[in-house]
Amino acid sequence: MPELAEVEFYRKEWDPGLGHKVLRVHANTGARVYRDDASPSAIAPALTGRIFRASHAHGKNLLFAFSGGLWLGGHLGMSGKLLAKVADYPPERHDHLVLFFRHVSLVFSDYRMFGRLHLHRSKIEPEWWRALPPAILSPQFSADLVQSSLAKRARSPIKAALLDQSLFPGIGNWMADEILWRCGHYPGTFCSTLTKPEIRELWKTTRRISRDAVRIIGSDWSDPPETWLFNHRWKKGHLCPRCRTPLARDEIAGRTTCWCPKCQGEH
DNA sequence: CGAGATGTTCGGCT
DNA sequence: AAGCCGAACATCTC
Repeated sequence: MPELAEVEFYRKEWDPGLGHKVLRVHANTGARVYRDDASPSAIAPALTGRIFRASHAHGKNLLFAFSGGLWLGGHLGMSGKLLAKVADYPPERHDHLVLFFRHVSLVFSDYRMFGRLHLHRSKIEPEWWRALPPAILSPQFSADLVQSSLAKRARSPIKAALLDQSLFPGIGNWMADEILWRCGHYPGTFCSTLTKPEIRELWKTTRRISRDAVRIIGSDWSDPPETWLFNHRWKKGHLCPRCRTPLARDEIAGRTTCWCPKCQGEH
C-alpha cells in the first residue's frame, strides 16, 4: 500500500510512544522482514529499556530513533502497517514487532513480508539514511536534477523512471499514474522524447502531488478529491475525471498502469 | 479458484 | 557496461 503519503501517515501512528520507555518487546525474529539483520534475536534485548525519541520518513523509508544511539530502520513494502494498540496488546500472526509501553503498544504488521526492519547503532543517523537521494519536497530536488537523470534513462518508459526510488523517492504506482495523467503523457513514452519544458512541468507536478498527498492522505487517510485520477483508476468502466473518456489499463514497466487514452495520447 | 495487489531485488540480457 | 526486463518473494481478497 504505502507510498510517501501513506508512509507519513503510518509514521505518525507511532507518535503516542514518543518520549516513553520501551518496557517489553515482541519480535517474530523468524519473519522475513528481518532479512537485513545479521542477528534478529538481538532486536528485542536491544530495544528493551530505551526511550523512543523521534521518527522520520523519507520517501518510503522510515527511521525511528531510540536513546543510547539506537536506530530502527524500516520499509513497509506492499502490505506493511504501523499501528498503535492498547497496552499489553496480544500480538497477532502478522505482527512481526511490537513495542510495549506502559500506556500503548506500537505494532509493525506485514502479512506479505515485503517490508523490512533493521537495527543500527550510531551516534548520528545511520549511513544508509544519510545516503538517500534528495527528498521530493526538499530544495535539492530540482528541475535540473530531474532533467539530467532522465537524460540517462533515454530508452526507459517515463513510468519506469517515476518508479525509480533513486530519483523519485516515495513515488509508487498510483502517484506515478496520477502525475502522468496530470501532465498528459502516455506512460510508455520514452524519457528521451520529453522536451525541457515538459520535464519542468513533470517536476512541478511531482512536487504538487506529493505535497497535496501528504496533506490529504498523510494527515488522516482522507481520500483525495474526485478530480484526481486516484479515485477512478481501479474500477472497471471508470471514466477520466477530466474528459469522461473510459480509462485504459495495461501493464507498463512491469506494473498495472491506468491512463486516459484521450488526455494521454492514442494508445 | 485464479488473478492481481500503492514494492524491491536479483540475475540475465543487450 | 549501464541500463532494461522478468521472475521471485508471501498472503489475502475479489
